[in-house]
Amino acid sequence: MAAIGIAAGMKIGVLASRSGLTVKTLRYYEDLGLLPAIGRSEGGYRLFAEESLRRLEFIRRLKTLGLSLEEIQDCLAVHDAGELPCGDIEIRLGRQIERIDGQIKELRQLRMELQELLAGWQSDPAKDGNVICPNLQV
Amino acid sequence: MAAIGIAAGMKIGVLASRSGLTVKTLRYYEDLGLLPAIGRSEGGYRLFAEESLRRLEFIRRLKTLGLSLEEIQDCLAVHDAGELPCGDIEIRLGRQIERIDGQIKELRQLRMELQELLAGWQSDPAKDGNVICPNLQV
DNA sequence: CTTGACTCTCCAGCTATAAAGAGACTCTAA
DNA sequence: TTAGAGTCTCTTTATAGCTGGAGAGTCAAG
Repeated sequence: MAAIGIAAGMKIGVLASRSGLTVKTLRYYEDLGLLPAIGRSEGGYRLFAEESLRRLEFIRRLKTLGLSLEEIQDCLAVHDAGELPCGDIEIRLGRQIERIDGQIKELRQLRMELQELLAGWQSDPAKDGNVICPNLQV
Repeated sequence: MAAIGIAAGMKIGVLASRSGLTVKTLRYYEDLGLLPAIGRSEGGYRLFAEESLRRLEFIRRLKTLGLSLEEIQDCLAVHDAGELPCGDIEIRLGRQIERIDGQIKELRQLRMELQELLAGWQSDPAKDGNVICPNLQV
């Protein structure tokens, strides 16, 4: 019985305002298993530890970097198993770069196709009865 | 009663195999109003005109170029009103290029952030009890 | 004791584009 | 006449990440 003033746990609204997320989102994360509560109050209210804030910061950061909640959960599982997740995260972020490169490549190809198409565009071509828009013919 | 052998309309399976789309997709398009049937057979089967093939080609092409079905429907509405949709389509494709540019820009920024982060990555840093992954600290 | 803020669970919906399946009906060829 | 292929409508599912509401229970202040 040493410390005085150690909170038994935050209620969800407090965690929401401290983290900047909505109550709904926090419940959603808890349902997914991303954000375990330390328990429930007598009345059934979720109680969260201070550590939840760091966890949410971690989630937010990886989400910003484009990882899915599922991937983030996998990272957290490594952490929760007591291991440093850094190596795991590094690999995932590397894959994320590859995904991004693939997307950029696709977008660039599409952009080029669009631009070439528009380069030869005739906004008012002769009406061809069979074709909806003659410019689109390949 | 001049012509002989003019088909009264294709059934959906024929249109599916000729267009390369699935029956499900064609029904979906018809429900959306993208692909009007010319009517129904006595037994209630959808009947499609030859023109449906051109319409589907048009849809397929604009979808490939990244327009949504809703935008495509707007283009088709212009066509169905008896006007040439080319000018309309040109504008939409121009906007599509802008959208793509925006996406590419976002992806490049994200890629840069990821790469900078990984450049200084330590896969096995000293364990900091408070932080899940020290590399992610901003 | 009351009031109002907070929280609970459960259910529905949103974006877009279909796919999957159930149960019934139709059509065609042998 | 019958088998089997095709088609019908209607409902549900999928993805991802939430958001909103209903109706009921909890809690702290006055």
